[in-house]
Amino acid sequence: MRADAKKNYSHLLAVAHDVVAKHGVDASMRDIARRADVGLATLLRHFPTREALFEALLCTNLDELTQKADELEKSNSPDEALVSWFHEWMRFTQSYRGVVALMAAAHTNPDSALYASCAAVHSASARLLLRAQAEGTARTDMNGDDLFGLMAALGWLVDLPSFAPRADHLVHIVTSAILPNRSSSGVKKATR
Amino acid sequence: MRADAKKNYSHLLAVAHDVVAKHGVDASMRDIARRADVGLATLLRHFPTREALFEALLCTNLDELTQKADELEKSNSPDEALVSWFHEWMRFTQSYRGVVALMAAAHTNPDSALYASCAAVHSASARLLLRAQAEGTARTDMNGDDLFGLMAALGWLVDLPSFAPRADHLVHIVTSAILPNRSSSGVKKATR
DNA sequence: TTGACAAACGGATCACTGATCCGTATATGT
DNA sequence: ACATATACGGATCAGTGATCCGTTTGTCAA
Repeated sequence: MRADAKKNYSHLLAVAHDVVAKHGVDASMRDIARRADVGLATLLRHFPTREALFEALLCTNLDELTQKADELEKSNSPDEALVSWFHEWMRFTQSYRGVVALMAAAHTNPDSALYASCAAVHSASARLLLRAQAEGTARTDMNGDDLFGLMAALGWLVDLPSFAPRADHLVHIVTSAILPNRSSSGVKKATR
Repeated sequence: MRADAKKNYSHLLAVAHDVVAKHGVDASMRDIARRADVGLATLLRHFPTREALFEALLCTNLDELTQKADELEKSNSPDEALVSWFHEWMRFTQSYRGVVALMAAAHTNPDSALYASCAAVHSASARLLLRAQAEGTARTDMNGDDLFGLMAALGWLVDLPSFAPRADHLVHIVTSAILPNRSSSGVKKATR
C-alpha cells in the first residue's frame, strides 16, 4: 500500500472511531469523510461498505473480547464464566452504539465484512455454554444460537438510552434463566 | 373530511398494509404512494411521518392486543396470563416486520405517533406483571419497564429471519426467568 | 343549476444518502 | 529525472423523505 494511502486508512479509522462514539453507527459516510478532510470516494475505496468500516474499527476490540472468552474458560467456573462473558459482551456493545443491529444483520450473511466477527462471538458463546451445560448448571434445552440471540437482543435493547441503566439487571434476569440453579452469590441487590 | 380525501386515506392504509407485509416497515413512502396511484405529497399529508402511518395501520391490531390483556387478566392464572401475553405480543410483532424497532424508538418520545400505542402495551404488561407478582410466582426484582424491555428485545430479535423459528423457545426461556417457580405443564418438549 | 371557495391533489424541487466514474495529482522505483 | 502505477476527490447518479405551490375538485350556498 502506498504511504499516503496507509496514512489515510489509519486516519479514517481514527476519525470514524470519534464520529461513531458521538453519533452512533448511523453517522453518514460523507460526514466521516468530511471530518477526515478526505473525499467521499476515498473513504469508500478503503471501506466499500459501512460494515467493512466497522469490521476494521472493531477488529481489535473483538479480538480482545473473544480472547476474554478464552481466559474465562480457563480460570472461572463454567457458570461464572458464562455470566462474565455476557457482561463483557454488553460492555462491548455499549461502546459502539448501533453495532449490534449491524452484527445481527450480518451474522447469517457470509458476504458481510462483519460475518467473521459474528461467527467468532457466536462460537465463543457456544463454547462457554456447552461447558456450562456439561460441567455446570446451564439448562440443556438451549444451544449456542439461542445464547447468541439473547445476547444480541439485550445488546440491541441497551442501545436505547432508556434501557441502558437497567442493562446489568436485565442480564441478571436472563442469565438466571440460562443458569436456573446458580447461586446468586455476589449479585447486587435488586433495584426495583 | 372530504369524500375523496377519505377514500384516499383508507385506500392508502390498505395498500400500506400489503406493501409492509411484503417488504417490512422500511418500504419507501414513495413506493407506497406509487402503488396506491397517489402522489407522494398526498401520502405524506395524510401520514406526515412513517410512524403516523404505522400508528394508523396498527391501531386496530393494537386494540385487539391490549384487549387480549384484559381478557387474560380476568380468566387466567397470573402466571398463565403473563406467558400468554408474551406470546400474543410475539405473534403481533411478527405480523409487522420491523415494527418493534419503531415502537422501541417511540416509547420514550411523547411526540411520536406511536407513543400512545407503546404506552398501552407497556401498561398492560406492567399490570399483568404486578398481578403475577402479587398472586403468582413472578420474581419481584423486576418491574414493568424490564418486562417491556424483554418483550421488545425478543420481538426485535425474531424480526431477523434466522431467529424466527426459535421464537417460542426463546420466549419459554425468558418467561422461565420471570416466573422461576412456575410448573412447566403444557410446555412443549425442548427442541435442542 | 350555477357559482364561489375551501380543501385536496400531485408534480417539481430541495437536501441528503451511498455508489460510481474518471480526469488529475502524486508517490514510487527505476 | 522520468515513467507509471496508484490513490485521490470532484462530479454525477438514483434513491430517500420533506416541502412548496399551481391546479383540480368536492361541497355548500345562492
